Amino acid sequence: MYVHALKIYFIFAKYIYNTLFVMKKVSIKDVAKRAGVSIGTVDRVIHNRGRVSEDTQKKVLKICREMDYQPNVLAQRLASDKTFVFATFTPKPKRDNSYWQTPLNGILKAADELSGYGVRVENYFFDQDDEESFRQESLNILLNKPDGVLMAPLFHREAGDLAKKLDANHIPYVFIDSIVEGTNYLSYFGQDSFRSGYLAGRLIWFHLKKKSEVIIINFTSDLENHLHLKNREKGMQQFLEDHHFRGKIVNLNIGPREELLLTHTLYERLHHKTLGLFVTSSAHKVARSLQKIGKDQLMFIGYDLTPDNVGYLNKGIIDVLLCQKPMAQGYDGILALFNYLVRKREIEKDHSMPIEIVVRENFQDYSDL
Amino acid sequence: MYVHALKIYFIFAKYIYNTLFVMKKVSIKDVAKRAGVSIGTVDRVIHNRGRVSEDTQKKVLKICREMDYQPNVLAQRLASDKTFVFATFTPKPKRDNSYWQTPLNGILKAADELSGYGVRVENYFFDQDDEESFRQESLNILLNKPDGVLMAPLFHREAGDLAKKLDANHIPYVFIDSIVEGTNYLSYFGQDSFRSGYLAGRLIWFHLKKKSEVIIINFTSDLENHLHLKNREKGMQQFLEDHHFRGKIVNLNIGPREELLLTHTLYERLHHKTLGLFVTSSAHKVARSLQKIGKDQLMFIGYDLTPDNVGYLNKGIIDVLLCQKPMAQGYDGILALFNYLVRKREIEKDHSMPIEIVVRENFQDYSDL
DNA sequence: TTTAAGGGCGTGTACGTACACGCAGAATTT
DNA sequence: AAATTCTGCGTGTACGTACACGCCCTTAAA
Repeated sequence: MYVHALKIYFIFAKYIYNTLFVMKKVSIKDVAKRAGVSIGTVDRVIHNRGRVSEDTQKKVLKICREMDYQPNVLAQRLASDKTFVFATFTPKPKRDNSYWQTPLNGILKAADELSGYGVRVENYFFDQDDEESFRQESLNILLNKPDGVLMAPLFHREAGDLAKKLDANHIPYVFIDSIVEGTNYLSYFGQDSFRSGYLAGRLIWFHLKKKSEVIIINFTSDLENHLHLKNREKGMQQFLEDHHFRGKIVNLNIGPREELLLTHTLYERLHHKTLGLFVTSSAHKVARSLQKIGKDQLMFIGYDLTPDNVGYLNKGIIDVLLCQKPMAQGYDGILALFNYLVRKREIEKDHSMPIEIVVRENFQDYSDL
Repeated sequence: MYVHALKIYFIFAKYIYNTLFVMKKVSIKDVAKRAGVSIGTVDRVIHNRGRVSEDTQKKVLKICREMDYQPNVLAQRLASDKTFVFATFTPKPKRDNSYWQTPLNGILKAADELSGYGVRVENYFFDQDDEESFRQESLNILLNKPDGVLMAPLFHREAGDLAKKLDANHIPYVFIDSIVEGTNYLSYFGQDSFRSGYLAGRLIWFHLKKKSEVIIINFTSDLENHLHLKNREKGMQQFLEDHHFRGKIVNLNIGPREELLLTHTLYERLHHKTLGLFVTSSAHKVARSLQKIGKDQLMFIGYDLTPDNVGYLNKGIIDVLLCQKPMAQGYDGILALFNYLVRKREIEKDHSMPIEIVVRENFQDYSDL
């Protein structure tokens, strides 16, 4: 009752004074005073550190609720000399495939922002062509006992093993890029591949005519992304089916060997009825070939704002690039750990990042995302 | 020299231990010790509160730089009982035009997040049809002497006056939505109307044929957005010109009176060659009419994710909505004030928000932006 | 010479929390 | 009955900063 009346009163007061009214935050001291105990006792109750009689405990908790006590994060971080350590585990960015530089940039940005709040971020890397390197570094991470982990679980089996060990150590972990099913992850920030393919369908649909042809290209050598790529393709096909596309859909699966003949293959396949081209990864490779052949009525949709891709977007070879905020995946992932561990906030579990549609006229907006 | 060596050492140490090495933050106390003075003196130097000899001042500053002293925000906020007060000044959201609810949501979100850091946000509103209400509330804002202001300067003259008075009181202010030229604003978060129109051109271009027709609709009653709307139209026209569009461009300026006859007008104007429709505001009104007439080969591009618009996007009447993150405008604006005033960080001046391309397949991603 | 007015500086307390310590009294063991 | 352990609690200090206060010493004014 009392609480309720109090809250109503505050709201009313706020209203009258146009939110000018200052609601002084209740501190642990206020709670102690009203409960007739010392600060230390309240602290013990709040942290469940025992050595408090049941009666007192109940009374203190009740008063905490009544007064709507909210711990002061600043003072908490200041008082506890504990530095929170977050480990990140992502593929080492390569020069020729700098995709993974972007999530890393987001991670570094978050690390910088949180450095003032007693948080340190340690970056661990693995080689995306080498599962053994994943296993190796997993051990290092566990040895250093971080308070939380953010990882891109490209190798699902190995990542699952790591997840289990983290669970055993009660270390929460966040996934970016993709999810390992059956794990007890804290939160996920990543892409919804099927939906992005479906969306690509919508875009290509603007351009298609009833009796035209669409080519879908899959690089089958891109094994670690295999599921993503397959789902993108499926999404596109589903859209065309849902919208009763009567033209032709050509699926090209390009293996490592076929890659050398890409220009030739394209040259043979393209004709005047080909109005759509959808490439589920490494669009720049296709763009390079296409540049030689020439491109006229074709609408070309690819993925990710890598420098190569953006170059071809600018030249008008690629028309649309889809991306799911790789930088934000890293940034938001770290912030989720912070909010959960440090600020003790609840975290939503699944975050499929917005699917960004990027054309030549707005790519600058995303150049640092 | 010393510093340099120290830094290198740290970097080296970090490298060796895989960033495990803990760099203890230097505090005011460390600086004091090394300078051979007391904490109080260092504090006076840092805050320019005088009563320090010139020699000491120089020495302390030098050592601050050498040791790379960074004040601890937590301790700062904790120690100073000062509550920072930010005022926001935006149009009161109406039921039939809830656009302004969105930036407000961003503001409220930021306010919530910062409430733990000794920041309070007061929301002031004006009636977007009534310049007098802007003037009135301006006075209230000034009376309450906030530490910083965020405003949407729909009435440029009145906003300019307010800006001048804020300057006189040394209160920094952030603009969202649009800029009042000639003012000394801290930062701007908003749209680039011309560029968004140009981008709309690109999208419609995917669909156009050489000899088709594009209709551009402007609601001239939307006075407070007049400049935005005009620039959007210009952007579209520029794109079509740059790409040698040979079809026809029809400009319809709909005043308050013509609005009643909208369905009729559209019915007369639309024919089988009309492939593009670009509406610079209030797309839902056009969509309502279009729904009655029926829509076939038409590509319809509008602005902003208002519930009305989204409804028509879902029905397939509107094909694309462009928006420039109204929620982020509010959120980022408040955070800019925080970073500038509380964390004393440098702020970038102009932030034209990313232009988001929203279709039926990704509108959920933006429903809370 | 005495008094006043400053300049230049150190000290102390406060902010809200965490946690070690220690002190009673009760409960248990010897 | 004495010694030990345990329970329940209060006290004190630390975290890094802000700021009021006051002390000493110089310089100027009376």
